[in-house]
Amino acid sequence: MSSSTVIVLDFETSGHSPGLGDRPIEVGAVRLEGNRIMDHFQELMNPGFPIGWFIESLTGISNQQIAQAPPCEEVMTRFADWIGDTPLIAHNAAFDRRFLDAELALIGRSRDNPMACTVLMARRILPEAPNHKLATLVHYCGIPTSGIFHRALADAEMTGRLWMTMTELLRERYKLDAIPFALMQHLSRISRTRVEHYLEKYCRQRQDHLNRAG
DNA sequence: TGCCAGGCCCTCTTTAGGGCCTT
Repeated sequence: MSSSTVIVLDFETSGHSPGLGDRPIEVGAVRLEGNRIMDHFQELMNPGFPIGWFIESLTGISNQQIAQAPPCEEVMTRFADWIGDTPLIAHNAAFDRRFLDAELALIGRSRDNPMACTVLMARRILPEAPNHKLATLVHYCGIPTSGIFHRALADAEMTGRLWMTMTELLRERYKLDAIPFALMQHLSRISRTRVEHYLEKYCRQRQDHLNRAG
């Protein structure tokens, strides 16, 4: 597996808050290596209670489908094995991180994977976009879609393509040979007003390093 | 038909309030 490998994940859930008892009903994820999707993961799961009409309507996932799905614990065990310690990405990662960590705790596991957020990145790299919802950004960037939204694998794949689009934009804008995950993660942590200055400094240091190596 | 939560981020800010984003 290459050092540029990342996993982009998305949960469909019964609501907004694991703290109020909400749980995942589907997880979808794609494994990116460089600028290619190399693998994927998608499973429905049974949270142990019926979901509300709004979630059924939003996702198209029915209570009948959920009732036939394996329990969250079983799916999350497979998912934890699948992601390993690969760096993770999600759209509004704070949301998916809460559910991931809550479900991992329930199966006696924990997460060390670093995690980056495409909402935070898009606010910095695409500040001129009409808004930073996933569907808007995908349309704004001209990313082709299946037309499916609010299903875990489809949203994870769109988020992955958005991530690749933004890294490619930065790579071309700053004439870099690569955009490491750690750089994107750092950019999402600093103030928006400092992003351009930081990238210019990063480019100068990178060029100095190459000059010394050459 | 989302109003539930939580983190980020802006501003008419920092002794705060409110919009955005996720389901």
